[in-house]
Amino acid sequence: MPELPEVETVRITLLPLLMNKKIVSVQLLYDKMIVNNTPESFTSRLVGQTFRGIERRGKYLIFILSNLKMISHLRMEGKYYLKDESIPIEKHEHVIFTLDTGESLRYHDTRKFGTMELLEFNQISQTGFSSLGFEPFDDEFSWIYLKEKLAHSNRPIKGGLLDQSVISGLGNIYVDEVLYSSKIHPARLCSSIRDDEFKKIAENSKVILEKAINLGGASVHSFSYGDGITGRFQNELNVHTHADEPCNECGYVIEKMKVAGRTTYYCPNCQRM
DNA sequence: CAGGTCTCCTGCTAGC
DNA sequence: TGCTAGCAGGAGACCT
Repeated sequence: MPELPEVETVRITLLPLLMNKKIVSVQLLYDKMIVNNTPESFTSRLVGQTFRGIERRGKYLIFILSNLKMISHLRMEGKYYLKDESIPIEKHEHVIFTLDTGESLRYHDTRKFGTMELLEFNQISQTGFSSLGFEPFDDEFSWIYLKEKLAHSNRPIKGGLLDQSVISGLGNIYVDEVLYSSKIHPARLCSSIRDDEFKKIAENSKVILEKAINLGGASVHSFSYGDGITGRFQNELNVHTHADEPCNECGYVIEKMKVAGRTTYYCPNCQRM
């Protein structure tokens, strides 16, 4: 499942491949992934647009076009490939952007959970994109910001950190790793988190995401990159997917439990209630 | 408002 | 071997 580091890796990879290339036609093969627009309008407005940049906010990719922007969320398994337009369309390719170079940008998504939203430059998104909290790299982000957002919440801290309107970019993998590094049990209520613990969460979020970006993100479970790109951060994971293995810190066996509706990995010794 | 639960979708796995 | 039930999961809809 692509989280901030994986989406950033996609952005960096795709940018030089698409810059200044023009969309000459669009084939939409799965209508339900388009948000806040009809399929006909979505495809027709894109024709003639040129890629001028790609930005990222949290886990969202933002394709900057001539006079539109396209907000793309990969959810669990979304991938982009650049292929020669003559190559036959594969089973899970749902959107085909044919370019003026004879290539085509293909959006591939096995589970069809991804979304795309086309917006004017000054238009507000109808999705969670418009209510994203700061990401750990923002100047405005700090442990005090986190405390203000969470200290009065009775959710488990795991759920609080997964909430993109609180902190954007963390998903199931990285929340587990941040809480492990911060020595905080994932089921602890947000309201019980102390100042020194908020400090650790804020610091570790930044450090872990930075390290993951430098390693090209993590290729975990079903998510992998297209075009031969492989993330290496999965080798650095301490708890996520490591159930029944010894903790790197203390040797206790890593456990798995459901917290906030998500499969959660933690060390019962390092991360006490 | 806050928090919980269901839904979307498909491939994979456990169990018979 | 072949079948099915169950599971995974980000974000939005819906409910309490």
